[in-house]
Amino acid sequence: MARKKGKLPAAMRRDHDHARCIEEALTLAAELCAGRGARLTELRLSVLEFVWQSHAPLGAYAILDMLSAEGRRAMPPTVYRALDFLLQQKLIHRIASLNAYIGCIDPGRPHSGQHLICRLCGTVAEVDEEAISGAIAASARDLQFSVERQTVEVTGICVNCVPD
Amino acid sequence: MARKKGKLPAAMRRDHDHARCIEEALTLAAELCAGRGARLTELRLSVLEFVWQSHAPLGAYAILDMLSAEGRRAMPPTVYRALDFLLQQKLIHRIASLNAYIGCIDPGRPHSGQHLICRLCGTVAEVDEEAISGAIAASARDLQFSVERQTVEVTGICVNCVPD
DNA sequence: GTGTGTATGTTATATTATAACGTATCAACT
DNA sequence: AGTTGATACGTTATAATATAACATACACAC
Repeated sequence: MARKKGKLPAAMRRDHDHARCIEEALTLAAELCAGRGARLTELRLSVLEFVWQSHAPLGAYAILDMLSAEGRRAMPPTVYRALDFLLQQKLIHRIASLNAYIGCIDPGRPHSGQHLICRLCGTVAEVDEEAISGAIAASARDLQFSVERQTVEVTGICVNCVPD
Repeated sequence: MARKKGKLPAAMRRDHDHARCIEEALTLAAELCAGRGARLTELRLSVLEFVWQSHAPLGAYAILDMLSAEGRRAMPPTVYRALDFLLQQKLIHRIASLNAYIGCIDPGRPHSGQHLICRLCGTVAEVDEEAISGAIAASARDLQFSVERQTVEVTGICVNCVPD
């Protein structure tokens, strides 16, 4: 299912109801983990919630600061372990070009998402275009290369940040 | 110009003449820099040569060690500055998912390459498939997103490392 | 050969991430 | 409920990657 043409993803609509994004993401995460027998602990849930506080990716040390601000004593391994769990459960993605982490918009379905990163506002929109992943798969096939993971990070300026 | 179908890029042919890869890359780099009035100094050339010693990307601190081994006193900023220059001149690419650097196979032509990274042997093959970059451009257009840079890093197993 | 801009040297530190080991918590079973 | 085995978390230390800030050297134009 591709996003309907002409309709922007929530991340790129400044007027979207972000509280709903957060709520849906957390609810779905809880359901998925329960179904998989994975333990979405309080710590892991907190980290996921922090990551979802905006559509801009968050660094591990920013998360660490947020945990500290909440009064929780935390050190780097605590955060990285929580992030590893969330990555394994496909609840978040790592944005390699930023060394930062962002919520996955569709964790229930296996997919190889592509990320559009606005250089100005920091917003990252995840899309899943079969045309892109298919073109990559086809190219790899030509080279007899067996694909395990696709990282597609597109940097530029989003529609909200384009000068008029 | 797309690579002819069925023909693997040099990086993925273990029998290719790598001395020729190096020589061609260094010669072309010298020509391009001369044409642009950019100073390809001894240090920068050394770093480019190190990067080209194989088709696996090289980390900044590995380069630092190689410079030290050559007797040149070097500290991190020296290496990073040389890498920045080579990136600006588009003579190398940074592989974000590995924090490492690799020679660009076609620095003379503007392009947004895609990289296939073998998880086993570390080899990275650069391809430039219009089908991939075009699909990304089309998707971005839909979202009114102005693309400045495409990072496509595909991790998997190359043909030489696939178990028979 | 002098001056100006570019490149490099040098010291220090920031940022991101992991290793190793100890303690606490959970949940399954008796 | 108590025991046990596994998983999660706490803690200390350090590794790996990258940059800031300022000093010195070099190259080229005049």
